[in-house]
Amino acid sequence: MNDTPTRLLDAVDRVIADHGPSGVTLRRVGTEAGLSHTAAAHYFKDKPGLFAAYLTRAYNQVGERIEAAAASTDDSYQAMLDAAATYAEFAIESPSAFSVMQRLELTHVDTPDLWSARERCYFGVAAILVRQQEAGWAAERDIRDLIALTWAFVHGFVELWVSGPLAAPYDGEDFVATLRRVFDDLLSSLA
Amino acid sequence: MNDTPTRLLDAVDRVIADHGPSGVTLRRVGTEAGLSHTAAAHYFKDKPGLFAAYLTRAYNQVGERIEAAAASTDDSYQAMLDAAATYAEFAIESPSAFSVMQRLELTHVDTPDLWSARERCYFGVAAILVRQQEAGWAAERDIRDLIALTWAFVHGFVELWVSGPLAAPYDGEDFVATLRRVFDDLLSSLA
DNA sequence: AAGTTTTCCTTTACATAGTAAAGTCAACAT
DNA sequence: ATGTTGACTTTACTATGTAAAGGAAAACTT
Repeated sequence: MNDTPTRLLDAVDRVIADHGPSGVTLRRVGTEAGLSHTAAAHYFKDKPGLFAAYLTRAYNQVGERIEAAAASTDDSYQAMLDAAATYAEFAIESPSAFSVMQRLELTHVDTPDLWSARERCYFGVAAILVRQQEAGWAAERDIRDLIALTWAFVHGFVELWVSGPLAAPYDGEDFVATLRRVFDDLLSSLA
Repeated sequence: MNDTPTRLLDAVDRVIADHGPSGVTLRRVGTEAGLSHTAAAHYFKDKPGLFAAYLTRAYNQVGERIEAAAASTDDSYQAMLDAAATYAEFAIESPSAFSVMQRLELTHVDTPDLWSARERCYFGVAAILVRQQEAGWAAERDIRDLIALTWAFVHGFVELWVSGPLAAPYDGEDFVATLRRVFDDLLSSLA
């Protein structure tokens, strides 16, 4: 069996780690994987195709972790917090992948695999919220609003913390712990 | 006086509109501005420098609009909603600029002008929240948490709506109106 | 007024990047 | 033996970022 595509995607990880997201080059990826400078294009058609495959894998990893957070406890309120923490941890642990997630223009967005990997994350979050609401929490709210509120907040918090001035006022405080605390505040206000 | 830099930044706008953010080329920008293919590099040093200048202008525009929203009413609760709507409207009206805002890696992030333009937005938002809290709203909350909650939500909502599956469940509904409504829900839950 | 500097851009030159197209070469099928 | 497919590589071409030097005209100096 042929594991060359996987090796190429792993090479992308290393290239981003070494040269940043903009330093990703089909040629460099090929060389890093011990192949020719066109190998990546051969498998993924072109550069956006390579990024699409890379991102699909990343979204599936996030989706998997969200699902794991959901499955690990019966307390769906805790599951919400865990899912948020999971997302934040992913951003810290896999900055390469996370940085490319903010750059969908680099990819072929309409790739079905990529689309469904992103939906997997969406449905993972949605499932936890539905379960929590069925347990009586925030019963009068539109579930779409609950999803929008929580997801937008978590995503925005992580992105602004990593890239911007949001972190500064919390001088020195731990990122994941702060997110957990503020998100907990938000959730208890919504109930 | 020399307005060539401004003309170059305007050219960036048109190039993004015609060819997308990834279609921005120093050469194209030069040509679009009626100059040589190195003119943009001459004024802004290199491509990241060009983007930094472009982004600085964009952040200042947003900051200005936030400040205008704050100044237009004595009701600081309304000002919060207006500021959020303003941000969403900017994302819709200036998709070129908004799309580059998500891509700080393309720029020299450490440019002081860019940094202070971003802070201008931050302080604009913070000022409204401080005012509202001084009027007795959410008095027991940490102001930093209020800023984080509102800003992260608004930013995340806009970004996810524009780029992702958040819009789908609200099939056909108006973007700014939906944001306003959900944000209003959030704010009243926080009080 | 003549020379000098400065400002504002252009020309030239080159290394790197994406990518199309054709080639190689081994495994396999018929 | 003879295709045929799969898995890449080689070659070749065009676009792009960017360094370096040039040049023309305005501004300034004496």
